[in-house]
Amino acid sequence: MPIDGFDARNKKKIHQKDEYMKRTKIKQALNASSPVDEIVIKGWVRTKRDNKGFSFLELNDGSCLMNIQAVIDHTPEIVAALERIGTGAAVAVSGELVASPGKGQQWEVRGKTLEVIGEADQETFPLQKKRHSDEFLRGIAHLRPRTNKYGAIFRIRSELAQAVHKFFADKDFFYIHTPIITGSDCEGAGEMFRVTSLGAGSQEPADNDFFGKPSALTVSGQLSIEMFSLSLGDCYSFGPTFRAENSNTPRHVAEFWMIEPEIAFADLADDMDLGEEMIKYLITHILDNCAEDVELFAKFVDKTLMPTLENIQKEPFKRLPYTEAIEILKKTKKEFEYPVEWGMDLQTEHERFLCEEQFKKPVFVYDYPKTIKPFYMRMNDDNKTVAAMDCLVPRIGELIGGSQREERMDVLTARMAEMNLSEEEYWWYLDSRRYGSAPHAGFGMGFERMLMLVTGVTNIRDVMPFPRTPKSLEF
RNA sequence: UCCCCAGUAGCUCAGUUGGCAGAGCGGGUGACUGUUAAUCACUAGGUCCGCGGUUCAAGUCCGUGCUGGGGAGCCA
Repeated sequence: MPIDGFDARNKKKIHQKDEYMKRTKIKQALNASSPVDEIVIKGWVRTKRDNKGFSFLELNDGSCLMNIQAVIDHTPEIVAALERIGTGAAVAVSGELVASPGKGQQWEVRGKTLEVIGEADQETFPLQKKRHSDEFLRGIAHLRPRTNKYGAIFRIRSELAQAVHKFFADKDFFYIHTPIITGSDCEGAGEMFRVTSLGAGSQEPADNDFFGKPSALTVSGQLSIEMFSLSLGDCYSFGPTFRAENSNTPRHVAEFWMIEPEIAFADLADDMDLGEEMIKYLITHILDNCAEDVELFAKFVDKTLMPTLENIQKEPFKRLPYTEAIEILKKTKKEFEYPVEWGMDLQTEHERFLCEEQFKKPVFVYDYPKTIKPFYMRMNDDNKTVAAMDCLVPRIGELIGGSQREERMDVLTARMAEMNLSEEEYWWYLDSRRYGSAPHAGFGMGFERMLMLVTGVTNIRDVMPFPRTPKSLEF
């Protein structure tokens, strides 16, 4: 049977090859070095311009930002097809690729045949040949990737994800798939979405639920990745993360992707080195590999994008102990809504002042008071601060949050006791400190926030295919 | 969750002191032999977010709900 199945597939493939010419992606066609006698382009019509005797079609297939122009002479068949075609229709054009006599493009397709693959009713198709507001496009998230801007965002998003893996692979990190469903009730990074297989409104105890205990969607893979860092060495996880916080800001969503490296035999300085190197690498990679798409954002979305990115690329990041940050904030003439004093968490206005006005570049603030940080961060010798760090970036705010982890069993359990956490719940986490414990550190980077930084897009909902936010789950 | 702002044609928005619902773009029809968000002419298109109230009269004023945006908190 498996042999038959293989043969059947193989035959079908050959059959298809005989019958249809394979389509050429527009990106490839536009990069041609010489004319092509026979070419098939399949894509969506961006605009149709009719003249007496012939028409222009601009086609986009998503492979790149640019459209390809097809010129088609009118025949009765072509006119019949053209009448069914408007902005948004899916079509196939076959013909030859020739140097364009018109201005504005190097190549164009001189079309011989035109096939309507899918019509788009002009009365109801919502995308028009003009600029739409981001707010409007959020309401048609299923169609917005057909626009220039959103096509560019999602091509860059794909490339950025690949770059993350390449960065770590080149450094011999291992990619670990940490679980999405978790039983740790107290990962401590925010409100969690409950997972259950019991019926809606069920009063049954968690003992009767699928896992026999309460379960939820992960808010962080950190505790899991630590176990692998203390086994395979340098590791990272990169996957979806869920927060049930009722946050309504342009920087928060309920479902997002987080990159969480964890490095073994490493301290907080190593952790900051890694974060800085990674941010610089990702920016360089996108500038090198998505130049055309990035240019769109530099032109139309954020005029300061290129200088901002170049500045991040070449300037060493500022590293600032929390205590010094407080002194700077106290000394400055600028007035803040929230009064500044040692022991408080930095407010958005303080973070923005530090990276946008004081230093004008990314800033690592580190060694925060222990009272505002979770139990697993390593206690410093002053017994007042922990080895935590946040990387603050102009316009985005917190792009990275991380720490050196507390590897000393006695200090860790003392901290847990202080914070009323049960050792039993964390038995497996504590085992890593009980057996062969070693210094290690890591951080979480918001993938979408990185994407916002690279594109200049100011709302996180616009860099996600289908964003999940409070009261919004249409798509 | 709190504070502020907005909701009028498919889209972007104007609408004066409460007095007949408007523009540009898009759509449709026609013209044009190389266009570039083509151009030109003509044309259709409205639950003024929902509910309640004030008033002779409400898109406009008041109350309330919903949705969206900005800011804050939480954080990535």
